[in-house]
Amino acid sequence: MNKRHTKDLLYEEVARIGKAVSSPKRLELLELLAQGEKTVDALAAEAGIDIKLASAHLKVLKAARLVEAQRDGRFIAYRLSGEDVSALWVKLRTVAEEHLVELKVAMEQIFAAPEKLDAETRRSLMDKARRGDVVVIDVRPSAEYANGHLPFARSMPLNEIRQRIKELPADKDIVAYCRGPFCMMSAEAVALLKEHGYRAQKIADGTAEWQAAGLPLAES
Amino acid sequence: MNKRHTKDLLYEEVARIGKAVSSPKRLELLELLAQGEKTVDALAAEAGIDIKLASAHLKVLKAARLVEAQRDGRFIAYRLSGEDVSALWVKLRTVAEEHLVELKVAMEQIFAAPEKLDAETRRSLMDKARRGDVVVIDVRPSAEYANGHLPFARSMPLNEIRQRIKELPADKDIVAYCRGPFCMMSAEAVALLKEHGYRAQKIADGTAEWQAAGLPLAES
DNA sequence: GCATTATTCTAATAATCGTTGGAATATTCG
DNA sequence: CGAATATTCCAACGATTATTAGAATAATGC
Repeated sequence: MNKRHTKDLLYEEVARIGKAVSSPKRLELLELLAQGEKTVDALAAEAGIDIKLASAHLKVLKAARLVEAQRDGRFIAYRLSGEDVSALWVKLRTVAEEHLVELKVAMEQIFAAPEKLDAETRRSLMDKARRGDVVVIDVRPSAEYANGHLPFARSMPLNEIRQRIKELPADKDIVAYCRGPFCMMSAEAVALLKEHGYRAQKIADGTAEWQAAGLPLAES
Repeated sequence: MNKRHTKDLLYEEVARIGKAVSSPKRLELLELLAQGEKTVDALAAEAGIDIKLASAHLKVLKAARLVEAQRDGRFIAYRLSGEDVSALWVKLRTVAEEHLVELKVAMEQIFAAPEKLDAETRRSLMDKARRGDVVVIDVRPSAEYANGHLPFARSMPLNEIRQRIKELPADKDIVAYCRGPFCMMSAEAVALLKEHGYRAQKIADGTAEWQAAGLPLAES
């Protein structure tokens, strides 16, 4: 019946989510999981941390119900427990980009040109891709592409580009994307393509950003 | 040039926002500030904590650039540093409501009927309010109403309802709202109105939820 | 059933955080 | 200028948290 006490309980529950997203490593894990289901092993490797530590962080995320685990034979696969979780990650990152000058500066130094998209740009990119005026390539590992990708995008994983570069039309603009604004794969892909004489550019969006903007993904 | 290191920096910056929202008290302060500018003093009183503690928490929020402070004579007023901050609060709370069973249960116990609104319901409520079929009342303190409120809503602060109850039409449905789903003022208002024979109900939305749903607020 | 591999659990340490009390600062009012 | 008020700074305590190492669990393949 104590009003103060019940209120405290409510905010404490929400703070469980806040605590879960208060660690850089956990945020990185969330972003990786936004690309699709992954094993502890794969997550630890990609995040550059010990498996034990990854497991501990995943446990925290699981306690906050942001991720779910499922045993699949010898491995345990983790996945986000809903689309809203990846939307939360996008929101957090967007607020950080908007308000933290340090982050803005860091990103400008790393990625020469910021390639933020607005609703209009996203739509027109899709139109051009549909008509075949540009070729949109998804440079993430193919399993992530299979889990969901931008409409009209074709899979061209970063580590296969060198071998498969001939598959790309030399007379069209190429637009590369990867896991999101923090991911460096699309920038590397663009550099590689330009070296070979292609007209290429990257966009900051990954599938999570695309979806958070209310646009549909394609599967298979 | 070390890829791992630069990535760590980026996630660390976002985690600054995460850390800022990892404390229940800070979340409560954010929700209060979403209702408009307030002094340390007022914030501490409403959140039920010591002024010193409130000041310390505000300092953390300020370091994360989620709030701004401005001296106004003898007082220092704090406010959110952008609309996206209150949208972040709404998103965090929404994810918590969606995934944390404990929170769902707690809210069902406190607020008998959940009054979640969808886009359709919000629109139709506005239509009815515009036509005068229902009377929407904002039961927050009048300063918060002045800072922004639902369109067609009139101000009727909880602690003035008893005196001013005659101002309300007895033959129309009354819809009360307050600061959001965690706020108990609208529930109290409804109880009071029903006691006096009015047909009244509450909605969970506050201005932050309304705005986060992409709908406009009214000012003055 | 035994060795192997993937993952989690336990324990321990150092670092960080929330909270409180007391002193210090800044502004207004007389 | 001096008193009063609002707010912050500083120091200190106990409570969490991140991280690492080592032991334990669970499923697989021979």
